[in-house]
Amino acid sequence: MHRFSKKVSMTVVKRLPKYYQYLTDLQLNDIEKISSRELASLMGLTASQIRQDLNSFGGYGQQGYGYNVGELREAIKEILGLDSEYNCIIIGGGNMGHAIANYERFKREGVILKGVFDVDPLTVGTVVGSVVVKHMDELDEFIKANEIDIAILCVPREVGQKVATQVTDLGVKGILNFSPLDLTVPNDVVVENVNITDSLFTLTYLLGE
Amino acid sequence: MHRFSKKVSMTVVKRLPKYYQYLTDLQLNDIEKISSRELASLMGLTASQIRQDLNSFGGYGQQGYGYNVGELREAIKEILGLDSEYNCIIIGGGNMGHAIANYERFKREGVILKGVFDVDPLTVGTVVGSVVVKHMDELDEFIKANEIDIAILCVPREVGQKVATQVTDLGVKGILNFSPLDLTVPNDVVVENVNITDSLFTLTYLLGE
DNA sequence: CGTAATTGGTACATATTGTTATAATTAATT
DNA sequence: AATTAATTATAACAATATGTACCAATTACG
Repeated sequence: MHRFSKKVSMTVVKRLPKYYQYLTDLQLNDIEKISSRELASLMGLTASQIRQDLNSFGGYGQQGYGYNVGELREAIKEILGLDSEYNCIIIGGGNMGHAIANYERFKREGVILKGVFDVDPLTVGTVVGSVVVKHMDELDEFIKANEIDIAILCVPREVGQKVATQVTDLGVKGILNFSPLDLTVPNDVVVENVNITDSLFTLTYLLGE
Repeated sequence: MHRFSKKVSMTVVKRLPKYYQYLTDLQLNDIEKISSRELASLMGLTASQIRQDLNSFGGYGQQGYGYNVGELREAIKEILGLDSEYNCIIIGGGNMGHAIANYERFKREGVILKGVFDVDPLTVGTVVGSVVVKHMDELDEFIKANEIDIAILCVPREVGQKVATQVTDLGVKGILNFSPLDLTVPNDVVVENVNITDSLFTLTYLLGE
């Protein structure tokens, strides 16, 4: 759990995964140190903003030197909660569920796929990612038995809210929501939406500008 | 092309697809009129903000009456550019490409899937969505011949920039980017990113708060 | 030890959002 | 037809949030 003196705004939080990505790349290229100015040029931000962003979590840089890539990456990894492991399930074994299940990156960062669920008899029993798809009837039992932290929703709009309510009732505290609707969940549950339709429409808007 | 007196901020633009979604739902439920107060309660915004948002594009409401759902929906549809049609291609016929290709919503809103491309010999020739997957070797010819407006990138990180450059060189002006990297494109090209890894990391961050 | 580089933090500027108030307009009621 | 209630459009303002500029303090390094 975080204990930062300053409260951090959502816009800053949304930049953290980007920092993490760039720092990971730098480390892979054996770059040991980087200045805010260099990182800014790389990421298309201002050096000032980067220093401000990073400093809201703590003084990871060294004056006159810059930032140690490895240390900063580890720090951000921890801030993002990626030093812990998470058990996750995918609900909806269609193409989108399939796609997510095969994201190697998830496992590499400690998000472990424990199960995939669907209602379609043709899908149940097939292998998706590393697991065999189970029927939704088994969901309640499974979540209780496996301490699931995150549910990834890839279900049709019509059943999205129902499924969200079901999993949060069972104690799931995080939802990555690919279903194109706004979910209503308890206060202690966090939802991150990936709304592909909205993204497409934003694109068509921008095309007309 | 838009001709609005006021310039509209990106935060407002990002809300437009939401308005469109809610208005579409209202219309499906045969609701003919709605006040800013009612819509605000539905969407979790303030009435004032809704009036301000909508008014930045024109006076679609009627004093003493509210907004006509059908008219407002049509207006937003046009603002979003969804009164035109767009030819699109998907690059990368893996699970993600598959998932997008089967989104019925895209076609319904005038975004027509013209082709799917991949390099994998096992994927080329299979049917994805409504089309047969072609080899990337045919991409250049195809884009020229079919006036492609939008390219949907579902390729691995390593080749994302290369493909983006290729399609923009051929005149594609919009990219919906599912590949987890930041693309560099010409000024007149618009990119909308859907970064699933970033979304997951935002979720793990929020879980630790 | 001196110089150049660089952060941390503060102050400032800009953008966004929310609130309040009011005139204009419409619908509903009597 | 007149009155009342509802509601938007618009402006002004306040409160936040976000981004930028600056500079003292610190460090690296020759």
